[in-house]
Amino acid sequence: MMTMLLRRRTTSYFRNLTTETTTQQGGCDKDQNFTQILNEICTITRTKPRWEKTLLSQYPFFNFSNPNFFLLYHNHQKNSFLSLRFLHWLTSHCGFSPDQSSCDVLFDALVDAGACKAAKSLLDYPHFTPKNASLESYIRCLSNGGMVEEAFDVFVSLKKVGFLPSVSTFNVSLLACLKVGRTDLVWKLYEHMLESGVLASYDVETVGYLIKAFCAENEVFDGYRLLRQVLEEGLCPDNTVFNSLITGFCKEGEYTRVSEILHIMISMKCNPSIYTYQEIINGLFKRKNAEGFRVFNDLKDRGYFPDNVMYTTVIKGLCDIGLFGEARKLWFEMIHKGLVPNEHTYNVMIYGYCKIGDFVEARKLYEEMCGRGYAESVVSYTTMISGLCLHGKTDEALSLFHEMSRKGIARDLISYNSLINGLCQKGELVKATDLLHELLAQGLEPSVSSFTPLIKRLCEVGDIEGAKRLLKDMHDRHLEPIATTHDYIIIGLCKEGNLTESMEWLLDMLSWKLKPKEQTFEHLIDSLTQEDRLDDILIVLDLMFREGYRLKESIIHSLVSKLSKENFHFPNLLLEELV
DNA sequence: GTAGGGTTAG
Repeated sequence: MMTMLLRRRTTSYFRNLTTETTTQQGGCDKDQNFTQILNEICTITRTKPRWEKTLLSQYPFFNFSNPNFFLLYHNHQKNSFLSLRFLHWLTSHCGFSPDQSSCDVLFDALVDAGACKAAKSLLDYPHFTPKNASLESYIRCLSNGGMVEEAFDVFVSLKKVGFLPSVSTFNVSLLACLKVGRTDLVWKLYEHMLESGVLASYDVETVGYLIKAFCAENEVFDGYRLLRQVLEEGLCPDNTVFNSLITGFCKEGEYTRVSEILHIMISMKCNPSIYTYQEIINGLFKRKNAEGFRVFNDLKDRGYFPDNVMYTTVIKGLCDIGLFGEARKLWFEMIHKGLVPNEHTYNVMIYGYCKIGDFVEARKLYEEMCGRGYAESVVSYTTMISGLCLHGKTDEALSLFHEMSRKGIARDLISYNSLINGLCQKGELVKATDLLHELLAQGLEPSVSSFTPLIKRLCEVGDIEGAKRLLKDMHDRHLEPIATTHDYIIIGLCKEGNLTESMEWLLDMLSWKLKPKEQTFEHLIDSLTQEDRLDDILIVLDLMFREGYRLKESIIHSLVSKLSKENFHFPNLLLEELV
């Protein structure tokens, strides 16, 4: 019954549209004929990839440009993307100009489908002015699609016509701006909110986004101040807002603030999640002390059940700070609690065993891991390779490296870099250089760490020219050497007796705002002393003091005896330093 | 959304 009614409704539209077609077709029933054509056109546009070429030739007398026909097509097709494509075709081939209602319907359908770019293309139609409510939905659509700049522009144009979107629409956009890192737009939008008067009082969601924007801009304390303000109003932001503040304060090493926030959370019954603690423990372990371990134990005492991820993080942290025994205890503890180690957990534990040089146990764990069905990977291999290198076992590391290619495990940049580093430390420069070439031949893009150990070693063995060649190679690849790489070159030049160039390099380094190591100054002063280059010594000493270094007593002695032998007049600056 | 391999120098 319903379908009958619908059909009747639809066919009544057709009556006006099909005169041309039906006169061509003679005695056919008009309505049926039109429905048939509509169906056929819909099918063709739905199924034929290049329907644009066939439509006009197949229906030469059909009146495509009637706006009602487009609406019928859209309703029948129920596919806003196809309708848009059809609309573009009608416009360019049939001189069709869509009316307001067609555009309205299609625009809303596209926005509902989340197709912000498609919806945007409709705005180019000259006579189309979307309804304000449609534009508000469009803002949400743009925001969800990450097109925050466009969304902002729509806010601005709505403001011009005096239409005020809801707080919730503003919030959707604020979140979107945060996600794409546009805190500048967060502030602009907020200003807009304030001016418009949309905020009758505090909106806790809005405030949460502002706090996150502060954190993203490393203005954590401002975020914290805002938090306190909103708490005084009796409102409490969600967990993620607290987490952002905690992450921010961890980054700044402000652990008293971190613990303040934790207390606030607990007092507001906004219980810190496992993620919150993860942030804290991670942050604490980066300080290379046992503070993170203490927080972890404290948590367990308070009845928290750490998950696999947290155990893995803490085990890794403990290995890093040299508390391997504690790491091992945790490994057994987690297994005892029924948590099954996964490849991440295995890997940190293997890393720990490698670090202390227990390769027998490392191997055992490795095999256990494989036995449990975890695939051997470039990560697990690299862990073992760098572990072996750490203990000078470069031959074994190399054989593992070859084993990888036999097993078809692709070697990546990090695996090459680990081995290059290990070989350089062992003094195996030729093999290390070969690896660099192999890395390049594989089509991998080298990183700073691919070059650093090689340059260091070349300087140590006195091949400054070779080191400079690699530096140039880095430069050509737009790779910025770390500061110490320059230290090696300067010391290398000293050892070569090339003191003038060494000093020049030192001056360059300072002009690049890089801090040379104390040792570098000492080497240079020592070499200059031996060559009796007193004026240069004074220059270098001055630079050294400016960097905040002081002279070691042994160097003072040799300097003083040298300078007095030369009957040298001590400048005040130097005297002050020496006394 | 969270966790695993290389990167200074000691």
